[in-house]
Amino acid sequence: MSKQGGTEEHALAEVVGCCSPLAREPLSAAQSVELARVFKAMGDPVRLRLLSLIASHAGGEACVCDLTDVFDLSGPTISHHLKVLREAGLISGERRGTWVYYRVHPDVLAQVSAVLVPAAPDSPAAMPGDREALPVVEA
Amino acid sequence: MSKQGGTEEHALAEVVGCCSPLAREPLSAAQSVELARVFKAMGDPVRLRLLSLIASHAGGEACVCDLTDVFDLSGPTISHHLKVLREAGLISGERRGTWVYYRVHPDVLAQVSAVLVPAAPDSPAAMPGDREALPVVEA
DNA sequence: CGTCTACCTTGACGCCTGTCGAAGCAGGGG
DNA sequence: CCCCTGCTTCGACAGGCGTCAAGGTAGACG
Repeated sequence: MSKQGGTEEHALAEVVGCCSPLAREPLSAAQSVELARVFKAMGDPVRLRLLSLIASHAGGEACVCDLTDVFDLSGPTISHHLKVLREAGLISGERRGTWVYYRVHPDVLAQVSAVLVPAAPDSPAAMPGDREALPVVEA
Repeated sequence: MSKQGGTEEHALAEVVGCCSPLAREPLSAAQSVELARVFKAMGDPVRLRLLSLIASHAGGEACVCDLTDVFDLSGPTISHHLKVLREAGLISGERRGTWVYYRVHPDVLAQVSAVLVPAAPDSPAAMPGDREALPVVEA
Protein backbone atom coordinates (compact mmCIF):
# COMPACT_ATOMS: atom_id res chain seq x y z
CA MET A 1 0.00 0.00 0.00
CA SER A 2 1.19 3.39 -0.73
CA LYS A 3 2.79 4.70 2.30
CA GLN A 4 1.56 7.92 3.09
CA GLY A 5 -1.85 8.23 2.55
CA GLY A 6 -1.93 11.66 3.69
CA THR A 7 -4.35 11.69 0.92
CA GLU A 8 -7.28 11.41 3.19
CA GLU A 9 -8.92 14.64 3.93
CA HIS A 10 -11.35 14.40 6.62
CA ALA A 11 -13.52 17.26 6.07
CA LEU A 12 -15.08 17.05 9.42
CA ALA A 13 -16.02 20.68 9.36
CA GLU A 14 -17.46 20.51 5.89
CA VAL A 15 -19.58 17.49 6.49
CA VAL A 16 -20.57 17.97 10.06
CA GLY A 17 -20.69 21.68 9.95
CA CYS A 18 -20.13 23.59 13.10
CA CYS A 19 -23.23 22.61 14.96
CA SER A 20 -25.50 19.79 13.96
CA PRO A 21 -26.52 18.13 17.16
CA LEU A 22 -26.97 14.42 16.91
CA ALA A 23 -30.44 14.59 18.38
CA ARG A 24 -31.81 17.37 16.20
CA GLU A 25 -31.95 15.51 12.93
CA PRO A 26 -30.65 12.16 11.67
CA LEU A 27 -27.07 12.12 10.49
CA SER A 28 -26.53 11.49 6.82
CA ALA A 29 -24.46 8.53 5.75
CA ALA A 30 -21.52 10.80 4.93
CA GLN A 31 -21.73 12.64 8.20
CA SER A 32 -21.79 9.44 10.19
CA VAL A 33 -18.76 8.12 8.35
CA GLU A 34 -16.73 11.21 9.13
CA LEU A 35 -17.80 11.38 12.74
CA ALA A 36 -17.27 7.68 13.26
CA ARG A 37 -13.71 8.06 12.05
CA VAL A 38 -12.99 10.41 14.93
CA PHE A 39 -14.88 8.36 17.50
CA LYS A 40 -13.13 5.20 16.41
CA ALA A 41 -9.79 6.90 16.94
CA MET A 42 -10.90 7.74 20.47
CA GLY A 43 -12.32 4.28 21.02
CA ASP A 44 -9.14 2.86 22.47
CA PRO A 45 -8.00 3.34 26.06
CA VAL A 46 -4.39 3.91 25.09
CA ARG A 47 -5.23 6.53 22.48
CA LEU A 48 -7.66 8.25 24.78
CA ARG A 49 -5.00 8.45 27.44
CA LEU A 50 -2.43 9.67 24.95
CA LEU A 51 -4.81 12.39 23.89
CA SER A 52 -5.37 13.39 27.48
CA LEU A 53 -1.68 13.32 28.30
CA ILE A 54 -0.89 15.60 25.38
CA ALA A 55 -3.81 17.93 26.00
CA SER A 56 -3.07 18.34 29.67
CA HIS A 57 0.68 18.66 29.32
CA ALA A 58 2.35 21.91 30.22
CA GLY A 59 2.76 24.13 27.20
CA GLY A 60 0.06 22.29 25.32
CA GLU A 61 2.50 19.88 23.78
CA ALA A 62 4.23 16.69 24.82
CA CYS A 63 7.31 14.82 23.63
CA VAL A 64 6.89 11.22 22.57
CA CYS A 65 9.52 10.20 25.10
CA ASP A 66 7.26 11.43 27.88
CA LEU A 67 4.32 9.47 26.55
CA THR A 68 6.14 6.20 26.09
CA ASP A 69 7.11 5.92 29.75
CA VAL A 70 3.52 6.00 30.94
CA PHE A 71 2.55 2.74 29.26
CA ASP A 72 3.83 -0.80 29.34
CA LEU A 73 3.86 -0.79 25.58
CA SER A 74 6.62 -0.88 23.02
CA GLY A 75 7.72 2.21 21.18
CA PRO A 76 6.30 1.14 17.84
CA THR A 77 2.91 0.60 19.40
CA ILE A 78 2.81 4.10 20.84
CA SER A 79 3.92 5.43 17.50
CA HIS A 80 1.11 3.53 15.83
CA HIS A 81 -1.51 5.00 18.14
CA LEU A 82 -0.15 8.49 17.62
CA LYS A 83 -0.46 7.95 13.90
CA VAL A 84 -4.09 6.95 14.25
CA LEU A 85 -4.84 10.05 16.29
CA ARG A 86 -2.95 12.12 13.72
CA GLU A 87 -4.89 10.70 10.81
CA ALA A 88 -8.14 11.37 12.63
CA GLY A 89 -7.18 15.02 12.78
CA LEU A 90 -7.05 15.07 16.56
CA ILE A 91 -3.38 15.84 16.99
CA SER A 92 -0.36 16.90 14.96
CA GLY A 93 3.32 16.39 15.52
CA GLU A 94 6.39 18.49 14.89
CA ARG A 95 10.02 17.50 15.01
CA ARG A 96 12.37 19.81 16.90
CA GLY A 97 15.92 18.57 16.98
CA THR A 98 16.02 15.08 18.33
CA TRP A 99 12.53 15.01 19.74
CA VAL A 100 9.03 15.01 18.28
CA TYR A 101 6.36 17.07 19.98
CA TYR A 102 2.63 16.49 19.65
CA ARG A 103 -0.20 18.88 20.34
CA VAL A 104 -3.97 18.52 20.18
CA HIS A 105 -6.45 20.36 17.98
CA PRO A 106 -9.00 21.78 20.43
CA ASP A 107 -11.35 22.82 17.64
CA VAL A 108 -11.95 19.22 16.67
CA LEU A 109 -12.68 18.24 20.24
CA ALA A 110 -15.06 21.15 20.57
CA GLN A 111 -16.87 20.23 17.37
CA VAL A 112 -17.28 16.63 18.39
CA SER A 113 -18.46 17.74 21.79
CA ALA A 114 -21.00 20.06 20.24
CA VAL A 115 -22.46 17.27 18.12
CA LEU A 116 -23.22 15.20 21.18
CA VAL A 117 -25.13 17.64 23.32
CA PRO A 118 -28.82 17.81 22.51
CA ALA A 119 -29.28 21.52 22.35
CA ALA A 120 -26.31 23.39 23.75
CA PRO A 121 -28.44 26.05 25.44
CA ASP A 122 -26.05 28.94 25.54
CA SER A 123 -23.00 26.83 25.24
CA PRO A 124 -19.83 28.65 24.46
CA ALA A 125 -18.12 25.39 23.84
CA ALA A 126 -19.76 25.04 20.50
CA MET A 127 -17.54 27.34 18.57
CA PRO A 128 -14.39 28.76 19.97
CA GLY A 129 -12.93 29.42 16.61
CA ASP A 130 -14.39 29.23 13.17
CA ARG A 131 -15.02 26.04 11.32
CA GLU A 132 -12.40 26.98 8.85
CA ALA A 133 -9.81 26.44 11.52
CA LEU A 134 -10.14 22.73 11.25
CA PRO A 135 -6.68 21.36 10.75
CA VAL A 136 -5.87 19.54 7.62
CA VAL A 137 -4.40 16.24 8.41
CA GLU A 138 -0.81 16.05 7.62
CA ALA A 139 -0.10 12.45 8.25
CA MET B 1 -24.01 0.20 43.82
CA SER B 2 -24.02 -3.07 42.30
CA LYS B 3 -26.72 -2.90 39.84
CA GLN B 4 -28.79 -5.73 39.01
CA GLY B 5 -27.07 -8.86 38.20
CA GLY B 6 -26.54 -7.67 34.75
CA THR B 7 -23.42 -8.47 33.01
CA GLU B 8 -21.28 -5.46 32.60
CA GLU B 9 -21.04 -2.60 34.92
CA HIS B 10 -20.01 0.48 33.26
CA ALA B 11 -19.66 2.93 35.94
CA LEU B 12 -19.14 5.82 33.64
CA ALA B 13 -20.38 8.31 36.17
CA GLU B 14 -18.37 6.82 38.94
CA VAL B 15 -15.13 6.74 37.10
CA VAL B 16 -15.40 9.78 34.96
CA GLY B 17 -17.36 11.81 37.41
CA CYS B 18 -19.51 14.54 36.11
CA CYS B 19 -16.87 16.87 34.82
CA SER B 20 -13.28 15.91 34.31
CA PRO B 21 -12.24 17.53 31.08
CA LEU B 22 -9.78 15.58 29.04
CA ALA B 23 -7.39 18.50 28.84
CA ARG B 24 -7.33 19.42 32.50
CA GLU B 25 -5.49 16.40 33.80
CA PRO B 26 -4.43 13.06 32.35
CA LEU B 27 -7.03 10.33 32.40
CA SER B 28 -6.33 7.39 34.63
CA ALA B 29 -6.15 3.95 33.11
CA ALA B 30 -9.57 3.08 34.50
CA GLN B 31 -11.13 6.28 33.25
CA SER B 32 -9.76 5.77 29.78
CA VAL B 33 -11.09 2.24 29.64
CA GLU B 34 -14.59 3.34 30.57
CA LEU B 35 -14.61 6.27 28.21
CA ALA B 36 -13.12 4.25 25.38
CA ARG B 37 -15.95 1.76 25.74
CA VAL B 38 -18.45 4.48 24.89
CA PHE B 39 -16.37 5.97 22.12
CA LYS B 40 -15.81 2.60 20.56
CA ALA B 41 -19.54 2.03 20.49
CA MET B 42 -19.88 5.30 18.63
CA GLY B 43 -16.97 4.53 16.35
CA ASP B 44 -19.08 2.89 13.67
CA PRO B 45 -21.08 4.79 11.05
CA VAL B 46 -24.08 2.54 11.34
CA ARG B 47 -24.26 2.80 15.11
CA LEU B 48 -23.75 6.54 15.02
CA ARG B 49 -26.58 6.86 12.57
CA LEU B 50 -28.79 4.56 14.62
CA LEU B 51 -28.11 6.70 17.65
CA SER B 52 -28.98 9.81 15.72
CA LEU B 53 -32.12 8.27 14.27
CA ILE B 54 -33.36 7.27 17.69
CA ALA B 55 -32.41 10.54 19.33
CA SER B 56 -34.05 12.67 16.69
CA HIS B 57 -37.17 10.57 16.32
CA ALA B 58 -40.49 12.02 17.33
CA GLY B 59 -41.36 11.13 20.89
CA GLY B 60 -37.74 10.40 21.72
CA GLU B 61 -38.07 6.77 20.83
CA ALA B 62 -37.96 4.70 17.68
CA CYS B 63 -39.16 1.25 16.72
CA VAL B 64 -36.62 -1.19 15.32
CA CYS B 65 -38.74 -1.61 12.22
CA ASP B 66 -38.22 2.06 11.42
CA LEU B 67 -34.49 1.76 11.81
CA THR B 68 -34.07 -1.33 9.68
CA ASP B 69 -35.51 0.26 6.59
CA VAL B 70 -32.92 3.04 6.54
CA PHE B 71 -29.97 0.72 5.95
CA ASP B 72 -29.09 -1.87 3.38
CA LEU B 73 -28.25 -4.25 6.16
CA SER B 74 -29.84 -7.45 7.41
CA GLY B 75 -32.01 -7.51 10.49
CA PRO B 76 -29.54 -9.41 12.63
CA THR B 77 -26.85 -6.85 11.87
CA ILE B 78 -29.03 -3.97 13.03
CA SER B 79 -29.90 -5.96 16.10
CA HIS B 80 -26.23 -6.50 16.79
CA HIS B 81 -25.44 -2.80 16.57
CA LEU B 82 -28.33 -1.95 18.85
CA LYS B 83 -26.97 -4.41 21.36
CA VAL B 84 -23.57 -2.75 21.29
CA LEU B 85 -25.13 0.66 21.88
CA ARG B 86 -27.22 -0.83 24.67
CA GLU B 87 -24.23 -2.39 26.39
CA ALA B 88 -22.38 0.90 26.15
CA GLY B 89 -25.17 2.50 28.11
CA LEU B 90 -26.14 4.83 25.30
CA ILE B 91 -29.63 3.49 24.65
CA SER B 92 -32.17 1.15 26.17
CA GLY B 93 -34.99 -0.80 24.63
CA GLU B 94 -38.45 -1.69 25.75
CA ARG B 95 -40.89 -4.16 24.28
CA ARG B 96 -44.46 -2.98 23.81
CA GLY B 97 -46.63 -5.56 22.20
CA THR B 98 -45.12 -6.76 19.01
CA TRP B 99 -42.60 -3.98 18.67
CA VAL B 100 -39.45 -2.96 20.50
CA TYR B 101 -38.80 0.72 21.08
CA TYR B 102 -35.41 2.23 21.77
CA ARG B 103 -34.58 5.54 23.36
CA VAL B 104 -31.30 7.31 24.09
CA HIS B 105 -29.84 8.32 27.42
CA PRO B 106 -29.10 12.03 27.04
CA ASP B 107 -27.16 12.14 30.31
CA VAL B 108 -24.49 9.87 28.93
CA LEU B 109 -24.15 11.96 25.79
CA ALA B 110 -23.89 15.08 27.92
CA GLN B 111 -21.23 13.55 30.12
CA VAL B 112 -19.15 12.42 27.19
CA SER B 113 -19.54 15.81 25.61
CA ALA B 114 -18.42 17.52 28.79
CA VAL B 115 -15.26 15.45 28.94
CA LEU B 116 -14.19 16.64 25.51
CA VAL B 117 -14.44 20.37 25.89
CA PRO B 118 -11.34 21.98 27.33
CA ALA B 119 -12.82 24.21 29.96
CA ALA B 120 -16.57 24.62 29.68
CA PRO B 121 -16.53 28.10 31.18
CA ASP B 122 -20.08 28.53 32.32
CA SER B 123 -21.42 25.56 30.49
CA PRO B 124 -24.72 24.25 31.72
CA ALA B 125 -24.46 21.37 29.33
CA ALA B 126 -22.33 19.49 31.75
CA MET B 127 -25.06 18.23 33.98
CA PRO B 128 -28.66 18.24 32.97
CA GLY B 129 -29.56 15.61 35.44
CA ASP B 130 -27.59 14.14 38.24
CA ARG B 131 -24.97 11.50 37.79
CA GLU B 132 -27.04 9.06 39.64
CA ALA B 133 -29.41 9.08 36.74
CA LEU B 134 -26.99 7.11 34.69
CA PRO B 135 -28.90 4.27 33.15
CA VAL B 136 -28.22 0.82 34.26
CA VAL B 137 -27.24 -1.35 31.45
CA GLU B 138 -29.54 -4.13 30.88
CA ALA B 139 -27.60 -6.11 28.41
C1' DC C 1 -54.51 -24.60 18.31
C1' DG C 2 -51.75 -22.80 14.24
C1' DT C 3 -49.58 -19.30 11.87
C1' DC C 4 -47.75 -14.88 10.91
C1' DT C 5 -44.93 -10.88 12.03
C1' DA C 6 -41.22 -8.56 14.65
C1' DC C 7 -37.09 -9.11 16.79
C1' DC C 8 -33.16 -11.57 18.83
C1' DT C 9 -29.49 -15.30 19.08
C1' DT C 10 -26.23 -18.51 17.09
C1' DG C 11 -22.47 -19.92 14.17
C1' DA C 12 -19.42 -18.97 10.64
C1' DC C 13 -16.51 -16.20 7.57
C1' DG C 14 -13.34 -12.46 6.25
C1' DC C 15 -11.44 -8.17 7.24
C1' DC C 16 -9.57 -4.87 10.44
C1' DT C 17 -6.64 -3.76 14.31
C1' DG C 18 -3.50 -3.88 18.38
C1' DT C 19 0.81 -5.70 19.44
C1' DC C 20 5.61 -6.88 18.98
C1' DG C 21 10.62 -7.44 17.07
C1' DA C 22 13.61 -5.95 13.63
C1' DA C 23 15.09 -2.65 10.64
C1' DG C 24 15.21 2.13 8.82
C1' DC C 25 15.63 7.33 9.04
C1' DA C 26 17.01 11.78 11.47
C1' DG C 27 20.03 14.45 14.46
C1' DG C 28 23.58 15.30 18.03
C1' DG C 29 28.20 14.32 19.94
C1' DG C 30 32.36 11.97 20.29
C1' DC D 1 33.84 10.05 10.55
C1' DC D 2 31.21 6.56 13.40
C1' DC D 3 28.13 5.68 16.87
C1' DC D 4 24.29 6.57 19.92
C1' DT D 5 19.62 8.04 20.95
C1' DG D 6 14.77 9.07 19.57
C1' DC D 7 11.13 7.98 16.67
C1' DT D 8 8.96 5.81 12.71
C1' DT D 9 8.08 2.12 9.37
C1' DC D 10 7.86 -2.85 8.01
C1' DG D 11 6.33 -7.57 8.42
C1' DA D 12 3.95 -10.83 10.96
C1' DC D 13 0.75 -12.79 14.19
C1' DA D 14 -3.44 -13.21 17.31
C1' DG D 15 -7.65 -11.54 18.53
C1' DG D 16 -11.64 -8.57 17.75
C1' DC D 17 -15.39 -6.96 14.90
C1' DG D 18 -18.97 -6.36 11.15
C1' DT D 19 -21.70 -9.04 8.32
C1' DC D 20 -24.94 -12.58 6.89
C1' DA D 21 -27.99 -16.98 6.76
C1' DA D 22 -30.37 -20.02 9.61
C1' DG D 23 -32.82 -20.89 13.56
C1' DG D 24 -35.17 -19.38 17.96
C1' DT D 25 -38.56 -16.56 21.05
C1' DA D 26 -42.39 -13.36 22.05
C1' DG D 27 -46.71 -11.61 21.05
C1' DA D 28 -51.04 -10.86 17.90
C1' DC D 29 -54.73 -12.73 15.39
C1' DG D 30 -58.04 -16.22 13.68
